[in-house]
Amino acid sequence: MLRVITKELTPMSDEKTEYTISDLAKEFEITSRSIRHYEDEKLITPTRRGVHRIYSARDRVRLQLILRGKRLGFSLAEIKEIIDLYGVEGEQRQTERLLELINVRRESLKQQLKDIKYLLNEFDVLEEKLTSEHQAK
DNA sequence: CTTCTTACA
DNA sequence: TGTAAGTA
Repeated sequence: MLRVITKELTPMSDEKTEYTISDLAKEFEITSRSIRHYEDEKLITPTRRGVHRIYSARDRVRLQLILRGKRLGFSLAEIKEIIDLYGVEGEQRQTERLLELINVRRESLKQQLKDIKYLLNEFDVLEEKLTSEHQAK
Protein backbone atom coordinates (compact mmCIF):
# COMPACT_ATOMS: atom_id res chain seq x y z
CA MET A 1 0.00 0.00 0.00
CA LEU A 2 1.58 3.21 1.12
CA ARG A 3 5.04 2.12 1.96
CA VAL A 4 8.09 4.14 1.15
CA ILE A 5 10.98 1.85 0.51
CA THR A 6 13.22 3.98 2.71
CA LYS A 7 11.78 6.78 4.71
CA GLU A 8 11.98 9.58 7.23
CA LEU A 9 14.84 8.14 9.20
CA THR A 10 16.53 11.19 7.76
CA PRO A 11 13.96 13.92 7.23
CA MET A 12 15.33 14.67 3.77
CA SER A 13 18.28 14.52 1.43
CA ASP A 14 19.01 10.78 1.30
CA GLU A 15 19.32 10.11 -2.37
CA LYS A 16 18.35 6.58 -1.55
CA THR A 17 14.95 7.67 -0.38
CA GLU A 18 12.38 6.40 -2.80
CA TYR A 19 8.73 7.15 -3.29
CA THR A 20 5.93 5.47 -5.13
CA ILE A 21 3.67 7.54 -7.33
CA SER A 22 0.94 7.35 -4.72
CA ASP A 23 3.31 8.62 -2.02
CA LEU A 24 3.93 11.81 -3.98
CA ALA A 25 0.35 12.14 -5.10
CA LYS A 26 -0.82 12.04 -1.53
CA GLU A 27 1.90 14.36 -0.24
CA PHE A 28 1.18 17.07 -2.81
CA GLU A 29 -2.52 16.45 -3.03
CA ILE A 30 -2.59 15.78 -6.75
CA THR A 31 -3.59 12.67 -8.68
CA SER A 32 -1.15 10.11 -10.00
CA ARG A 33 -2.61 10.97 -13.40
CA SER A 34 -1.04 14.42 -13.19
CA ILE A 35 2.32 13.07 -12.14
CA ARG A 36 2.35 10.67 -15.07
CA HIS A 37 1.38 13.54 -17.34
CA TYR A 38 4.35 15.63 -16.19
CA GLU A 39 6.51 12.67 -17.08
CA ASP A 40 4.98 12.46 -20.53
CA GLU A 41 5.85 16.11 -20.95
CA LYS A 42 9.41 15.30 -19.93
CA LEU A 43 9.41 17.34 -16.74
CA ILE A 44 10.18 14.39 -14.52
CA THR A 45 12.04 11.20 -15.31
CA PRO A 46 11.54 8.66 -12.55
CA THR A 47 13.47 5.41 -12.75
CA ARG A 48 11.67 2.13 -13.10
CA ARG A 49 11.71 -0.99 -11.05
CA GLY A 50 10.22 -3.32 -13.57
CA VAL A 51 7.22 -1.45 -14.89
CA HIS A 52 6.65 0.53 -11.71
CA ARG A 53 7.87 4.09 -11.32
CA ILE A 54 10.30 4.89 -8.54
CA TYR A 55 10.78 8.52 -7.55
CA SER A 56 13.94 9.85 -5.91
CA ALA A 57 14.32 12.82 -3.59
CA ARG A 58 15.47 14.72 -6.64
CA ASP A 59 12.31 13.83 -8.53
CA ARG A 60 10.32 15.01 -5.56
CA VAL A 61 12.03 18.40 -5.70
CA ARG A 62 11.32 18.69 -9.40
CA LEU A 63 7.68 17.95 -8.74
CA GLN A 64 7.63 20.72 -6.16
CA LEU A 65 9.12 23.12 -8.69
CA ILE A 66 6.49 22.09 -11.23
CA LEU A 67 3.67 22.78 -8.81
CA ARG A 68 5.15 26.11 -7.80
CA GLY A 69 5.46 27.12 -11.44
CA LYS A 70 1.86 26.19 -12.06
CA ARG A 71 0.69 28.37 -9.21
CA LEU A 72 2.52 31.26 -10.81
CA GLY A 73 0.60 30.55 -13.97
CA PHE A 74 3.38 29.16 -16.11
CA SER A 75 2.80 26.47 -18.69
CA LEU A 76 4.40 23.06 -18.35
CA ALA A 77 6.59 23.92 -21.32
CA GLU A 78 7.85 27.06 -19.59
CA ILE A 79 8.40 25.22 -16.33
CA LYS A 80 10.33 22.55 -18.16
CA GLU A 81 12.52 25.18 -19.76
CA ILE A 82 13.46 26.62 -16.41
CA ILE A 83 14.01 23.33 -14.65
CA ASP A 84 16.13 21.98 -17.47
CA LEU A 85 18.39 25.01 -17.22
CA TYR A 86 19.49 24.04 -13.75
CA GLY A 87 23.09 22.90 -13.76
CA VAL A 88 23.68 24.25 -17.24
CA GLU A 89 26.36 26.96 -17.49
CA GLY A 90 25.68 27.83 -13.91
CA GLU A 91 22.37 29.24 -12.85
CA GLN A 92 22.94 32.44 -14.80
CA ARG A 93 20.76 31.57 -17.76
CA GLN A 94 18.17 29.94 -15.59
CA THR A 95 17.75 33.20 -13.69
CA GLU A 96 17.68 35.26 -16.85
CA ARG A 97 15.09 33.03 -18.47
CA LEU A 98 12.94 33.01 -15.37
CA LEU A 99 13.00 36.81 -15.30
CA GLU A 100 11.98 36.87 -18.94
CA LEU A 101 9.07 34.54 -18.38
CA ILE A 102 7.98 36.56 -15.38
CA ASN A 103 7.70 39.62 -17.57
CA VAL A 104 5.75 37.72 -20.20
CA ARG A 105 3.42 36.51 -17.48
CA ARG A 106 3.10 40.01 -16.07
CA GLU A 107 2.07 41.46 -19.42
CA SER A 108 -0.44 38.70 -19.88
CA LEU A 109 -2.00 39.43 -16.51
CA LYS A 110 -2.12 43.16 -17.26
CA GLN A 111 -4.01 42.46 -20.46
CA GLN A 112 -6.42 40.19 -18.66
CA LEU A 113 -7.00 42.87 -16.08
CA LYS A 114 -7.83 45.34 -18.84
CA ASP A 115 -10.24 42.90 -20.45
CA ILE A 116 -11.96 42.29 -17.14
CA LYS A 117 -12.34 45.98 -16.39
CA TYR A 118 -13.73 46.59 -19.84
CA LEU A 119 -16.21 43.77 -19.44
CA LEU A 120 -17.34 44.94 -16.02
CA ASN A 121 -18.02 48.37 -17.47
CA GLU A 122 -19.92 46.85 -20.37
CA PHE A 123 -22.11 45.01 -17.92
CA ASP A 124 -22.80 48.18 -15.99
CA VAL A 125 -23.83 49.98 -19.15
CA LEU A 126 -25.99 47.10 -20.31
CA GLU A 127 -27.55 46.68 -16.92
CA GLU A 128 -28.51 50.30 -16.72
CA LYS A 129 -29.97 50.22 -20.19
CA LEU A 130 -32.07 47.17 -19.40
CA THR A 131 -33.15 48.58 -16.06
CA SER A 132 -34.37 51.92 -17.42
CA GLU A 133 -36.04 50.12 -20.28
CA HIS A 134 -37.88 47.97 -17.82
CA GLN A 135 -39.05 50.96 -15.79
CA ALA A 136 -40.23 52.69 -18.93
CA LYS A 137 -42.70 49.94 -19.56
C1' DC B 1 -5.65 -3.81 -3.84
C1' DT B 2 -2.26 -0.73 -6.55
C1' DT B 3 0.00 0.52 -10.79
C1' DC B 4 0.38 0.73 -15.77
C1' DT B 5 -0.98 1.83 -20.56
C1' DT B 6 -4.14 3.50 -23.89
C1' DA B 7 -7.74 6.12 -25.43
C1' DC B 8 -11.63 9.07 -25.19
C1' DA B 9 -14.07 13.14 -22.98
C1' DT C 1 -7.38 16.21 -15.81
C1' DG C 2 -10.79 12.40 -15.10
C1' DT C 3 -12.10 7.88 -16.06
C1' DA C 4 -12.89 3.28 -18.14
C1' DA C 5 -10.85 -1.01 -19.40
C1' DG C 6 -7.86 -4.91 -19.09
C1' DT C 7 -3.38 -6.29 -17.02
C1' DA C 8 0.54 -7.51 -14.23
